[in-house]
Amino acid sequence: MSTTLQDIADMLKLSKSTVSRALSGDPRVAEDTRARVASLARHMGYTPNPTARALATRRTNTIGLAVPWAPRSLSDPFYLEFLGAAGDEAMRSGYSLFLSTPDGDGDGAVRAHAELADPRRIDGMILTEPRANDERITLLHSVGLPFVVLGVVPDPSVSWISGDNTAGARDAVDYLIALGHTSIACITGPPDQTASDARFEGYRLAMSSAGLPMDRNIIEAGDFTQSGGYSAMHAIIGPRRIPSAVFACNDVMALGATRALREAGLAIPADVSVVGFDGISMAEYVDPPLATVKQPIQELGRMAVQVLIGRMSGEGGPAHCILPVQFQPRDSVGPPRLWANAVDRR
Amino acid sequence: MSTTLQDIADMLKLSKSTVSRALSGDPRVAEDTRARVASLARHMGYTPNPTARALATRRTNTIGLAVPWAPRSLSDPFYLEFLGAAGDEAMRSGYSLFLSTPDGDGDGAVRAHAELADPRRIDGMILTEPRANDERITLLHSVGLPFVVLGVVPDPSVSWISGDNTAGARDAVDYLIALGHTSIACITGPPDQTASDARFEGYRLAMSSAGLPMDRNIIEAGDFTQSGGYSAMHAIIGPRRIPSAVFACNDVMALGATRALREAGLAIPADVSVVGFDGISMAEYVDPPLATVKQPIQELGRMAVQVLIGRMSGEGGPAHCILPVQFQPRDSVGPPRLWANAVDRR
DNA sequence: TCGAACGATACAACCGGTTGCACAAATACG
DNA sequence: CGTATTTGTGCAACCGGTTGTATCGTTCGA
Repeated sequence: MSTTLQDIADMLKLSKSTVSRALSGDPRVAEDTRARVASLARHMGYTPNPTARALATRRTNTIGLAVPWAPRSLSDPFYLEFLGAAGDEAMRSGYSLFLSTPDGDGDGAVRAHAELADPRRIDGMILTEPRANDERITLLHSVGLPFVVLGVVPDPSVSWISGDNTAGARDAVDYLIALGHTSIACITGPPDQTASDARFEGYRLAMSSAGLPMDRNIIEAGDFTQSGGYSAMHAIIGPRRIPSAVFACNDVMALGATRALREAGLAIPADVSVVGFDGISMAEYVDPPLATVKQPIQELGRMAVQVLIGRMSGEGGPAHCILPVQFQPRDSVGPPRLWANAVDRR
Repeated sequence: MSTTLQDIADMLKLSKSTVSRALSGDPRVAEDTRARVASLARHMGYTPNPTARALATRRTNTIGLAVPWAPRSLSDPFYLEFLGAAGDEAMRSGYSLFLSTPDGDGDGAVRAHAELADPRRIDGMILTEPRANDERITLLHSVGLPFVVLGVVPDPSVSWISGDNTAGARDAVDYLIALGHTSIACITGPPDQTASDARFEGYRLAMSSAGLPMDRNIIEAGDFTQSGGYSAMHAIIGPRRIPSAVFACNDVMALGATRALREAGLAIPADVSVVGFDGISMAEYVDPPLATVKQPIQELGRMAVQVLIGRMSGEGGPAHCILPVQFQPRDSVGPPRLWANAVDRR
């Protein structure tokens, strides 16, 4: 058994309340007493029992992080990096990170969250992959648990944090357009996911500002997984026209799309340019290196924790943070084959 | 506030001890009473306070999972998949997963673990990336906290679980040899990491069984990261002979090596074949698809939790589990350029 | 019919902290 | 010098469960 307040109190012939106050820096205890307590506590290697403290204070010093288990997160390095940074920051701030990977997408997920979002278990929660009308958010609101969402949420009373999806996507597509591309495919994420929607919006803005038509034949929904990107790309180049460039709403889908293109005998970037989104470190190492919109993933993780801690302390209103992202051109993009043609058309 | 035992007791004019016993299925409470308690508990949506229970029972129902923060884990999808499966299995078994990402490699890591490995906080721990004489293991032993290691540990009193590193590596290298390769480079992990050592041993066995010499010039230590694989490959093909194949001790290093080879103007697999280890899902989507030794990553995660739960319940001795792995040939491997030559030499 | 055995429940201590309040001793004040 | 105030500490309740033991009323056997 580890040492307790009572142990220290006994040795110094004090009461445990005094010891507790001494250690917490209560001004009512004498300086001399505090010093003796502190010294003995150090010598005996005293650390407070987190459970007992949690029971008494009703604060667990634990943050819940909900990462959807299937199907995306399994394959997306984005989450690992986010999670690592969040865990690091949480620990630095004296919090534990309680990881939950609720199964399923619909009702199952909501039910799972109902169990997890227990104020007796965690002080606050980080929610990922918000959907358009996310019942999990309603749930968290009704439970009264502080939370932060990774991704934009329309409800102004909700704190959220996100990379600048629309601007990033727009920059990427603008770049393609500047190179002369006019037929640019888009592989989106699941339709009701806000990150996907915002990135698609960036694509739409870039296209329309350039006066380019939106061609439904080369816009296809993926699911943020490699295989989803692969299938979507296949669907596009199957019966339809082959675009000269593809913007995928995340990196792993871009990799899936790349594979589909290769299998169709198309060279990258000679025949088709490919751009992703996220900036996972892997993107730099594939062939050809994948152009992508770099998100400050670790900063997102750290900031999510910081914002959450702010919310938990009850200070101020909800925070809405959009972190800048940066388009990173790499060898997966190049000018379209019919360069002269495209220039003429402008 | 949520409902407590006392609330239920008051409504039914019982004592909270009786309510507690009724809910825990103690045979001493009357069937009728049990039914009334159960019904009311359901109606009031009672769930026990995990903290209070933890304090009373001295079991937190929480498992700690230590994933080293830097530099590897950040970029290796292997860990995400492992972690997801472990989390899922833990939740299924009624445990929470407490994620810790201790900083640093040496003393820092040990000190960090000393804080984390607190029996008052977690019931058991999953340790990853064991080293040859890992002080963290000594520490866990001395604290008396049940734990399971992901990776082989020589100490027979330690429970561990691992993919069959040596056999997997050997299969992969055997395959290369069967294709006619004789000059096979190896990029290892950090020298004292058991997984790396075991994979290198598989390489060694395959080479020596085939009567091939071990050429120190084409054996280089990496650090299990992409950039490590990249640098190691550069170091090999710099002033030295260019091998006809490379076995990298994990997938992300294989990707880094691939990039270095490309930059040197070498084609894969025409000039150099590349094989990785782990079987991350990304490997299938790069160009060319990366041959790799597939580990049952999710099963490793699930089993780590199961074995740990077994250890925590105190039943039986330490478990040592080696899960089979499978070499998966893909387009990143092919026969060596000088095929006829190699055949002659056999 | 009486004491023993038994079944069902209540009481109370305990886990290890936090915290409101009481109380004693020391100091201030008039 | 007596009273009011400050200062430092202890007592005890509380957080919400678990669990050893006491107590109650009933039923049983002799």
